[in-house]
Amino acid sequence: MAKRSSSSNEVLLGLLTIQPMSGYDLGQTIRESVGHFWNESYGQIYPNLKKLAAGGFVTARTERQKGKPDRQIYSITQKGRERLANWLAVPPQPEIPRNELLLKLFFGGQASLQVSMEHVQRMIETESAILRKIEQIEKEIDKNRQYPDVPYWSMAVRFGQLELEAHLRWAQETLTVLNKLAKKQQSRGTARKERRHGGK
Amino acid sequence: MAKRSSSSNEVLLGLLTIQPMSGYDLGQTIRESVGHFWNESYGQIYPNLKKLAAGGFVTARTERQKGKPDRQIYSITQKGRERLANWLAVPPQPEIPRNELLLKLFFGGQASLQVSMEHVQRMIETESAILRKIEQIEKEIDKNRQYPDVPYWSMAVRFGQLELEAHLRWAQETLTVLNKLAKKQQSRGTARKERRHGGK
DNA sequence: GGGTGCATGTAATGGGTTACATGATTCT
DNA sequence: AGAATCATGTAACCCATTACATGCACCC
Repeated sequence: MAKRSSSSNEVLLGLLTIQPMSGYDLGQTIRESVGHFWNESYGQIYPNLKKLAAGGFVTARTERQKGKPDRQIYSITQKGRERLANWLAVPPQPEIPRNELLLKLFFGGQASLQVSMEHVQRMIETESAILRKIEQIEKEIDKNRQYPDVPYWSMAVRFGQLELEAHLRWAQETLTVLNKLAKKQQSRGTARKERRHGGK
Repeated sequence: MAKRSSSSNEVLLGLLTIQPMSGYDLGQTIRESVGHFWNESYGQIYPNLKKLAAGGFVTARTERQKGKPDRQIYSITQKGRERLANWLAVPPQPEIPRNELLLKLFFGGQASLQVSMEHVQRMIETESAILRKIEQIEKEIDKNRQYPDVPYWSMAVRFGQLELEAHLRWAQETLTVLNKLAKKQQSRGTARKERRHGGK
């Protein structure tokens, strides 16, 4: 069984080393910091926080607010830090990739060239947007230079940059190839038509 | 509900357009062709083939073998091709990334520099191996130039190449940064020691 | 008046891996 | 003799997302 024992709990512990936070805060922080290489849904965050609290890895304190609902503020404990350190020392599992775009492109021969080109085009747009967002994050990190973990955050950002740039280079290259295929198909099409209709 | 309606069925359909195959063959083929961007386990392949057969997207024919167990050979039907084409036309869903290495590096401040460096080092080794395998696949594709889908396969391979190269560049760069951090930490360590012991 | 943000939580649902079961053959 | 490959299949389990539920405040 064992399986992945997935890192969902450890992201929470890790972020709580920066400062105590509520489940809601954690959700926000995940999206804004590690969002481009790690996601968690609230349906995962809230139950996991309860489990972590039950195990003594975090402690909860209720903060009452006027108007808004109460907040549960979680802090990491010594035991939690130890668990985090243990997890950090374990070599990361090799990723099981699932890239739907590549899959659709791989079977591109079963669709029209138009379809494949649109997919790549759309990819360029979404990934460019992410790249811009990451560069935004980079600036944000630079502003908060007081935190000692900044070098590590920068490494993660840098990864995103280099990877996305590679993706975009590939996408441009691929569009060129698809265009050439389209021209070939077109010329074959007219050639056939000309033959059928007795040429010009 | 709807959810991802995941592409597990469509990979099977897609590969069956190349030629009729058994569930076992499909497993092999997936690993050897789309393996670096798409995975399927047998626990997924066999039940899905049955469902596809029940829906009329593929047909099964039993092939008896001496010594070895019977093989169920599946062929794609016209209905299956239509389903594949429909799926191909749908814009691929943006990936929900989960990169455990990056996560561990992001929280690197909670562990020793040694740990982070080992993770990156190990990544260089595994990704280099994958890169070599992909270059092998490239040659394999070049040999089978008779298939009309070769250009599409090449695009997928090229993606893997560019991405992995970017990863490796990042890893080298990151090792350098980690080394510098280690030196800084060391000099601070000796400085403190010298102060404590009255300096030289 | 209606949408969005704050804030927490549970239930349903589904996707997917791992482990188990079976059994003959071939390679080392 | 034992491991690996061929070959198919099922059951257990778990991870995770989505949907639903609730309710106040603030802004347009």
